[in-house]
Amino acid sequence: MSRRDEVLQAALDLLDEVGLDSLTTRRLAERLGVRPGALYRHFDSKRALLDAMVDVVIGGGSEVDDGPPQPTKDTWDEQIRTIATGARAAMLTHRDGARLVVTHLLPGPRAEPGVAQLAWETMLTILRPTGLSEAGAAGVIDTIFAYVNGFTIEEQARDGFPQPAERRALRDQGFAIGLDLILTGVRAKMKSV
Amino acid sequence: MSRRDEVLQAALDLLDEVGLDSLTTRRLAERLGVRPGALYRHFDSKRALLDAMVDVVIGGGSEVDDGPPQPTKDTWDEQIRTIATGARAAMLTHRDGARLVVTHLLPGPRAEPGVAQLAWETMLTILRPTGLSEAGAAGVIDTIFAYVNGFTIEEQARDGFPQPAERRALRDQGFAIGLDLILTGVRAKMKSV
DNA sequence: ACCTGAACACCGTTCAAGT
DNA sequence: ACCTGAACACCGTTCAAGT
Repeated sequence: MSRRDEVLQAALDLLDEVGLDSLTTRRLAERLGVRPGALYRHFDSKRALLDAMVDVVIGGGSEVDDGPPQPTKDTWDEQIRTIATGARAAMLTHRDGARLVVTHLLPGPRAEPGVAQLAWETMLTILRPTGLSEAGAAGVIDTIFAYVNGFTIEEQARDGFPQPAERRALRDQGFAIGLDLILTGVRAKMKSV
Repeated sequence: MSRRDEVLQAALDLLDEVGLDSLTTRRLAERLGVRPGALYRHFDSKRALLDAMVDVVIGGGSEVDDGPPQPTKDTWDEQIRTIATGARAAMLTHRDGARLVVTHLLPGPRAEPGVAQLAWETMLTILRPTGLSEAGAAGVIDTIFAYVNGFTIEEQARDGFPQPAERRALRDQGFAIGLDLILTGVRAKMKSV
C-alpha cells in the first residue's frame, strides 16, 4: 500500500467520523501525525483528494477489474435495478457519500472518463436491445440517476451515519418502490413505440 | 425593507455572482460596506442566513400568501406536474439553488415546518382522492422529490448559471420526460389496486 | 521519497465599545 | 439600532529546507 493510498484511506475514515463539512486537510494531517503541507506531496489539492475519494466510493474497488459487463439472462429491468441499487449501496458505504459523489463528480475541468461514465454506458448497452431510441434511452438513464442521487442525498442528510439497520431496511423498501415506478413507466413507453 | 432583508437580498445576489462555495460572510460584509461582525446583528450564524435564503428560494414569495392550494379542475397528474415543475423552476432562479435547498433544508435541529412541508402536504391532498393508500402516496411523493432534487442538482453543476436559453429548453424537455415516466408508473399502480 | 517550519491569504464568530 | 476594532481559533496552500 503506497503512502498515497494510506492518506486516501485515512481521509475516508475521517469522512465517516466527522462528515464532509468537517473533513479538513489539517485534521487529516493531524490524524496522520504529519504537518498539513506534507499532504501536498501526495495530492495536488484538496479537490484532487476528494476526487480520489469519489473514485473509491463509486468504484467499490471491483468494476474496473471485472472489465466490461458480463452477459446475463436477466431481463433489462432486472439489470437496471441491479445497477441502481448498487449505486445507492456504494454511496451509503460512507458518510455523506452521495453528496461527495454528486458534488465532485461532474464539475471542474476533469473530463470525467471514469467508473461513472462506464455505468452510464453499461445502462445504454442494456437498453439498446429494447427498441428504445438512443435519445429515449438517454432520458431513461438520466431519470434513474437523478432519482438515485436525489434519494440517497436526502436519506443521508436525514438519517446520519451509519443508518440503523431497521431504518436501512425501510429505506431499501422505499427506494425499490420508487425505482419500480420509473421502470413501469419505461415499460409503458416501450409498448407505445 | 428592513436591514435584515437588505442583507438577505445581498446574499442572494452574491450567490448568483460567485456560487455557493465562494459565498462567505466576509465577502458579503464587504459587498455591504460593513465589517464581518456586523452581520451577526441580523443573523445568528451563517447557517441561519443560508436557511433564510432557502426560504426565499423555495417560497418564491407567494405560496404562503396564497394560502392553501386552490381547488382546480386539473387532473391529479397535471397538478403534480405543476408542483414538480415549479419546484425545479424555483431552484433554478439562483445559482446552486438546488444544492442550497437540499443541503440546508433538512438537517439540523430545525424541525422544518415551512414551505417544503406545505408542498409535501399539498401533494398528499392531491393524491388522497385517487385511491392510493397513505403509504403509497407518501412513496410517490418521496420519489418525485428525489427525482426533482437529483435532476436539478445535476444540471446546475453541469450547466453553470445562468443556463443558456436553449440549454434550458433542452433540460425542460428532459425533465418533463422523466417526470412522465414516474407519473405513468403511478397510474399503473393505481389501476392495479 | 517524505516531512518540517514557517509563512500567506483566507475563513466564521465574539464582544466590548462607539454613534 | 447598527456598526467598528480587534481579537480568536480556524481554513487551504506554498516552499525552502531538512532527513
